[in-house]
Amino acid sequence: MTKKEKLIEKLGVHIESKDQLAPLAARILATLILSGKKGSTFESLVSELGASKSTISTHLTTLQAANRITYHTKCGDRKKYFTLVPDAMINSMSVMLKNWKNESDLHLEIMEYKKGVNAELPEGCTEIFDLEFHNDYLEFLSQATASMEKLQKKLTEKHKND
Amino acid sequence: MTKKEKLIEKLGVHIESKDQLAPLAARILATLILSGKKGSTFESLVSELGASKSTISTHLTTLQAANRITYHTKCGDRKKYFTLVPDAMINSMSVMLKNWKNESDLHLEIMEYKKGVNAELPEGCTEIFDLEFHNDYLEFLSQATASMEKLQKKLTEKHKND
DNA sequence: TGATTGGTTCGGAATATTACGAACCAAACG
DNA sequence: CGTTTGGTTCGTAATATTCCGAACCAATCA
Repeated sequence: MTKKEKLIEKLGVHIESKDQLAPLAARILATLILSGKKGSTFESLVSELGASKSTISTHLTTLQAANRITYHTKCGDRKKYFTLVPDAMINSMSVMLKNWKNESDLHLEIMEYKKGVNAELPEGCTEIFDLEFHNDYLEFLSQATASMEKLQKKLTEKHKND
Repeated sequence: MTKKEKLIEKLGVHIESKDQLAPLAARILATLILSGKKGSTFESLVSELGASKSTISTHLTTLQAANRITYHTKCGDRKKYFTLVPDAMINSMSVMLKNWKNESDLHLEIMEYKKGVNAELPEGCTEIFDLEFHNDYLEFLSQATASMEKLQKKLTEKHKND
């Protein structure tokens, strides 16, 4: 196993669980990350990943449909050169942000629910729910979100000037 | 569908994808979140979630094995009252931190690899890789990590005084 | 025009996941 | 002791995931 292959494997495992993708789809993304702007051809993916043409083909189409990869061509060359979409990182940050937003909303809803239950408890009865940590966690989420939005903005600016 | 059932469903979906759990395992956690310190019994989980005894039983054991839930008993009562482990949130933050650490390491490794490839390129050739954004992202990860560690510490302190 | 290149499509096969029911068991109850 | 309560175990059905091979197709080459 070459250095590159090992790194693809590690990256693949990570992407697979982070993005909930099929093993081979994740390996394709990992490969494209490591092949940069020049991209990888269909053929090279087949041989590098040791998978069948059909498998690579279907994963390539679904990854394109999911707006994670694209391709360019060279004149006098019928091959497609696949690369990550240029705003891959920015997109992935968007989904992180969406998840955090969702999580915040859930915490708020849970707090509402818990407050309602606590309120209906008979006097003197110990409360069933501890609400404080929700506020702490919401505070964290808002910090993390701010930090991520800042970075996203920075990258977007940079990206416009390409 | 009651308010509670709807919330369990929403929470369940979220937990399922966030923690990569089986649907019913996630619903169990969601239910326990909403039942607080008093907990839920085996029986109530079976009826509330509309699942079979066997399914609930196996998921309860795996969730205990994964250190996500525990139970307490009341004297003169053979039933087990299941609850989230008291440090559930702190634990989940630990796994987030571990993931971010892993991600940082991967970015560093990728940068090393890319630098190596760029260096071997013939003079005057445009570089294949853009390295700058890795640094930006690493910066973000370190901020997010700091923020999370701070919160974790805060909750740990609070938790010791219970 | 026939063969080669660069892929796509379709019908499974292999495997993994998820939940179920029936049978079982141990403790307590009467 | 027999029965009820509170659960566990095991075999398996239903379904989903993941990948493969064979057949196919369209563009280019010789």
